[in-house]
Amino acid sequence: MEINKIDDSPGYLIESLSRNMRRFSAQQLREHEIDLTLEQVGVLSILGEKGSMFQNELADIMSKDNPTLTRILDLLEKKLYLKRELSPGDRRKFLIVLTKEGEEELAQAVPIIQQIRRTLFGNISSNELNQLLNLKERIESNISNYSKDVDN
Amino acid sequence: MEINKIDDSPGYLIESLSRNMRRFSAQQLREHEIDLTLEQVGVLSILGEKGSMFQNELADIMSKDNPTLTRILDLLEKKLYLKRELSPGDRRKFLIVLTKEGEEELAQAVPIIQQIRRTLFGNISSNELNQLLNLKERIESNISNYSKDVDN
DNA sequence: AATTAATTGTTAGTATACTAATTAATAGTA
DNA sequence: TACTATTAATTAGTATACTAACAATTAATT
Repeated sequence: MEINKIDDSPGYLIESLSRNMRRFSAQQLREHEIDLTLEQVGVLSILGEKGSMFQNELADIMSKDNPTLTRILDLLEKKLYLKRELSPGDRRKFLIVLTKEGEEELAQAVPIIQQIRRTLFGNISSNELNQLLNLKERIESNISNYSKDVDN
Repeated sequence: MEINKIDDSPGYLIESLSRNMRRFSAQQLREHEIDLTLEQVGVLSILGEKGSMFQNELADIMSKDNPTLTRILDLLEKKLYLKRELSPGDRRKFLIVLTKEGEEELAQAVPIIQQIRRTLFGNISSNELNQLLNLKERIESNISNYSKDVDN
């Protein structure tokens, strides 16, 4: 197959890997009747560690922008898996609280997520994963250095 | 910063790297007044190599599903950067043809794309990129082997 | 030849990701 | 205090990615 000069780039490679993993993971969740998207699992599992968290902290940890997180939380709140509680100290903020129902749904999702991860990465060595992490950090510092250099 | 067990995974790592690169690339295109998304650049540049191509071939090369590609092509056709022509041999198919305007827009985008790629990957060795490609192929074969094993 | 399969592409609906604009509340400053 | 700036979150609008359902055409089978 002929390779295109523009599109055979590391960017497309990473993007398409990311999409393929997403598609597989979403299929697995669906086949196991977990009615959650990957992002929703992400939110619930982070909440599962701490029980509750401010919305802006959540956005930080997941590196989601505010509108995106707002909508993910809307859906999870509608499913009754979490509640937004006004923070008394700062009334701009919301405390996001995992409900009992959310905890139960999370408990069902966790083994599926672990199975997905074993399938995808079970034969990838921790050395390789460290190299991947290193690559990510270098690319991301290329981005931030560039932005600094042009005084943006 | 505390690390969450579920979300500090290779999947999230790759996904967030992919998103960060996308965001940077989209910003660069915008700052250089290129009125194209990354996907639109991808379509135009593939067409630029060959001049025209069947829609299903395009979907294959870009690994986009049909609805997604349909909508990307809709937008590019509305901008007059390409045309859909009925294939006389098989009337289910469309031949996607780059227009003169599309060629001109592509010519403006190419140097920006090359600059973006240099910024992101200029200091990444080809050895590292090969390792990344290898990692991608192994993860993707983990996916297809799994699907085979469960007779899906 | 007639029926069934598969292929190609579209439409509709939902979720995520982003920008831009807005609201509300808090912080900082003249 | 009053004015300005910043922060937190939402809303609106657009693009991509996916599923499901569909229409049209072609291929395969009986």
